[in-house]
Amino acid sequence: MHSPLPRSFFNRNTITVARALLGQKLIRLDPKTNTLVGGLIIEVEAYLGPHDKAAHTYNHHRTPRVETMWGPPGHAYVYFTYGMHHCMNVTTRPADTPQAVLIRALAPTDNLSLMYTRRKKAKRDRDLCSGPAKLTQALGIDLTHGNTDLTTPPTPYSPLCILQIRKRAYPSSHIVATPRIGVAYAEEWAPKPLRFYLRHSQHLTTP
DNA sequence: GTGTCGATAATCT
DNA sequence: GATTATCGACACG
Repeated sequence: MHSPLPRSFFNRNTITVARALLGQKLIRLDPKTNTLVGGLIIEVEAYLGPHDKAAHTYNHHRTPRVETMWGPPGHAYVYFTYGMHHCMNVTTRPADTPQAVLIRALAPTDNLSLMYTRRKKAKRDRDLCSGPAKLTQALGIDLTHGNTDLTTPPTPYSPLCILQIRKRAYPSSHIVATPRIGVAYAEEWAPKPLRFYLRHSQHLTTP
């Protein structure tokens, strides 16, 4: 049916990748039930590397936590923050060009019942994946998934994957660009329009 | 619907 | 010891 997006998809300009990810599907193979969980990517943010004051690799920052961002494209960069949340990015561009796209929201499509068991507080479908830490919780993604190759079909040892749903990116008229969320500290980089979402989606971080 | 605030621990200084 | 690419609870109306 659908195939994983190839490495070449991710080895491009990060803004191009961010926009082209909208409408593609992030899935995880759940080890306990051996079923797929996931949804369509509807909101993302681009992080542009050593010059981007909001990026974890700003000023060529390179520590064990961000090592994945320095590696090859098409891998999952997962980080832990605020003492309780995980967020997932997709690496872009070649090794040593440490850029990535943060996945901020999904329109859940596969295995909503499993998502509800993981997201105890969720009352309705739009509570499941409408935020970067909500979707990792819904899919059961944590630090053990760091550096997973996203270009291979899901297996127990590489359970994350992004499937190609669309051949081409949505036309610009379908995509809204705004400043990124939660990066007010980033000075002149804070207002840059590097957050992208699908217009009219019902599953965004803030409606 | 909007706004404020506290939780909580990996990571780095 | 400080910081954090967030969330949910609660207040308000």
